[in-house]
Amino acid sequence: MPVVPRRHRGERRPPGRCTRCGVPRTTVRPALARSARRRHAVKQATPAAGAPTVADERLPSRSEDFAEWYNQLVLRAELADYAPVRGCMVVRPYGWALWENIQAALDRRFKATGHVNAGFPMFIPMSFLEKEREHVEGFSPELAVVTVAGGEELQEPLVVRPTSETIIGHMYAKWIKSHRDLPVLINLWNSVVRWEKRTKLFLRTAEFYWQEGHTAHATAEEGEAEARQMLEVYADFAENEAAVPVIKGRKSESEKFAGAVRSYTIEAMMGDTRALQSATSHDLGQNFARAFDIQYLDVSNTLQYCWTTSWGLSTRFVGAIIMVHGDDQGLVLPPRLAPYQVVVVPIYRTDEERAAVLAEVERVGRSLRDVRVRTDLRDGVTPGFKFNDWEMRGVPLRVEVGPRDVAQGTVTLARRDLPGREGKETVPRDAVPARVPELLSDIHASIYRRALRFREDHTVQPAGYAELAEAVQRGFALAWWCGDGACETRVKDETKATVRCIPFDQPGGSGRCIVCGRPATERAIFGRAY
RNA sequence: CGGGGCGUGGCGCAGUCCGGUAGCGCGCCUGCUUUGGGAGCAGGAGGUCCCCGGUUCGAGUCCGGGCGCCCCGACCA
Repeated sequence: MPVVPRRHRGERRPPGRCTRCGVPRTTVRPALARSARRRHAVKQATPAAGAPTVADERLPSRSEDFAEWYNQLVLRAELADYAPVRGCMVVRPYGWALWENIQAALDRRFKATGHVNAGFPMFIPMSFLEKEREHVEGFSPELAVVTVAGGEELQEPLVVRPTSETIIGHMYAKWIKSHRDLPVLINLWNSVVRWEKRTKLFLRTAEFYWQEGHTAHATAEEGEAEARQMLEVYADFAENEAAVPVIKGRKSESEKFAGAVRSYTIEAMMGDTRALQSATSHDLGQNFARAFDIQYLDVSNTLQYCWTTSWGLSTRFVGAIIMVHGDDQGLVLPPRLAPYQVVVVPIYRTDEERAAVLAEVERVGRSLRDVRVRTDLRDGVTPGFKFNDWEMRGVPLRVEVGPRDVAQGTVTLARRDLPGREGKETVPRDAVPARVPELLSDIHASIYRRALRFREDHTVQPAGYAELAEAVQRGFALAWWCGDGACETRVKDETKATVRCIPFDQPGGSGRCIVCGRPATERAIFGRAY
């Protein structure tokens, strides 16, 4: 069923054409809004009691209003909804199914690299946060704190975890005594709370779901290797499961995690050319080990501080999938993560047709053993409605079975990434079990290529500062950077773009900083970010 | 935190200026006809008009106070 998009009262209308008179909407200044409405009423002759508002069947187009396109899509595809608590979201079953597939793909990889899962409490003593200076400074503005429990004022306030480094540190200090205890490789699947000022479904909510890996090692090299390894795991996941091309790199000092020695990131370009940090991995050095006394005796019986890491990927990644692949029809889900990879839509008029078609639909469903298939048997909505409905929800492949197909012993396949006729083909019924996996694989490759091409088409290597300032308004700029925070700040203040990362993949050589002209040895990606 | 806007059936809104039976569209329910790209007709259900107080014979509408939400700017996975 088409869900009427929820738009809050007073929220700015998306631009487009007026549903009453067809006049293009502009962003009407509040003071003018009322008189504009009156003008329409006059034109409309007799809008007795309120002019009708046509239900928005189509999304706002991405090019017209990307932010509104995103908001409505999340709601109408039933991925999530607004919770009654400010800034919080409810992840609906369809969105959660997508998240579960993300979890499964990552968890497999974590296990394969020797990690185990555990559960840690959501409450952390306030004093723990204060043990690492940078850490508390980074998080204190956005902490949710519990001061009363069981009807009594707590002697020490409890922080709702914004991340678990501190309580992990406390426990690791208890558990680790010897080099024989190392490494410790633990991952947590949980939710954390950061009281953000401005929130947006999936991208930035007060509470979000994620995984956080926490490891402890005997040497700096091992810790660093772990942080780098997990970044590779994320990149592999992003590209091979989600078909999201990413740039692997190091964060600048200012963008670094609070308490880390070095932070790594995978950055992806969204459909509006803005960057999204899609996962991060941190080499924490000995910062947390010193703050929490995580020490071990090495082979020569000397007490040493451990080297720790942490790394995470959150439900924000769902936002990345939406914004990288989605189009004006709705979601385009990567086949390997899609809750339903195939939707079967029966088409019939008469009862006899219905019986024959449903028998065939049943057979098709059974023939696709290792594919996640959903059969849409809803009565009372037309096939056309179902087509649009499942396109909104991003199902990669649609199987249409109608009387013509039954007569010919065929089915019609329609791929989500190629709209209209172009994506349709009719195949013999017996070819379906072989053809469907092929198509799913093709779709993955095709949406990956499209996203990569888009990023490349919107990435420039500016020759000078003016060109950089121009370039970051329309995408990424890859430019020499001296590494000085002052240069970074200037770019941010003047263009709103930040250093997204210093890519691992460097062209080599050396040059002059795009901002100050001093010698530079690395190039950085500049861009506007979410 | 600053600036702006808005609270009226599930959703989108009209009604507020000028107080007098609470309305429209969509959605929902039932029935019939439909169904290869967002179906049609008929009937029906559904509302403490954000909250509290005041003015008034009478408040969705006027006055005072509160709460909430959204959008735009400074901080963040």
